[in-house]
Amino acid sequence: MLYTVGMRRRMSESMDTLFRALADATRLRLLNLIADREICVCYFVEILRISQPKISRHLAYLRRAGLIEARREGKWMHYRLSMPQDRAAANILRETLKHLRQKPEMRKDSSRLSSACCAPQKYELPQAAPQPTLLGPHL
Amino acid sequence: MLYTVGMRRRMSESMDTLFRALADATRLRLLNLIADREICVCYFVEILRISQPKISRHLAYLRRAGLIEARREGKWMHYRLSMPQDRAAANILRETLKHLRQKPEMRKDSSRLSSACCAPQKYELPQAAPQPTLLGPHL
DNA sequence: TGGATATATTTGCTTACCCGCATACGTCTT
DNA sequence: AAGACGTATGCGGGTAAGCAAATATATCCA
Repeated sequence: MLYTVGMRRRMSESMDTLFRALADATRLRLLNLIADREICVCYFVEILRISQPKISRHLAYLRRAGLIEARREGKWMHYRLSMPQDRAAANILRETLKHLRQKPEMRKDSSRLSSACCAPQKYELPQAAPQPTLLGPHL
Repeated sequence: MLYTVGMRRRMSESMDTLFRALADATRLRLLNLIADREICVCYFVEILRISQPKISRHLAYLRRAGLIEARREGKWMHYRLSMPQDRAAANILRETLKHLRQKPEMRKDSSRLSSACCAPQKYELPQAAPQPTLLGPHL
């Protein structure tokens, strides 16, 4: 297989690309929530209490960085984690997610999400918002 | 011990501070070279073939982020790694350094440095530039 | 004291983000 | 076709950070 210039660039730049994607508190919160599930945008907005355009922007950023993927289903966009090809980047992302899970602020987000899944009435989610689906842990 | 607001902020922001510091190719090259030695600025300039002001600025950045420390000895400034207090940040930094060491570009830098230490005549180092001193590995 | 050397900082400019607000797009319903 | 709804993007403004070039600081030596 031939490598294009673009691919070589992407490969050797994978580390700083990864780190730039991780260098924002909002994106870390998003990654923590998305870590082991497929979930749609409306949950992020309600759980993190952050404006929809802002959520959308950061999701787009993460997507460009190759850390997440999206799937459309009717009106809903479902996002899920996408492990980088680069082994080093993948390991660092896993390590990061592991540490995030231990941080109190992140645990708070996570349990708010659990709560919203069990008792959606208590949250301002769209009616018929599709439940997040758990995926195998990316560890 | 009481935590001040500032400290709590610093603690919970330690992750994105770390990531911002790592989100630059030049700084990653510097960290790779500095990983297990104390070394002075002139080596960075000659080994990486990057301008002295640029090297200095990135070292200052890493210092502000708490990833390196400096020591003056006459005209020479010696830099060495400084593991972050935050456990998560420290682990991620260690993991990063481990992976950097495997990247071809980084290995190239490292071997250029070894070569410069063995055969300084072949490089444009200041006369009497102090040899880098190896420290225990930070793994 | 004055010059040479190693390193740091200022200056001026450019690009990359971050944000809020408004608006556009895509899909479903009626 | 027309809303309604979930999501994405354009715009304008602010701040951080990148760079090169020039200059300042600190130390040593003569």
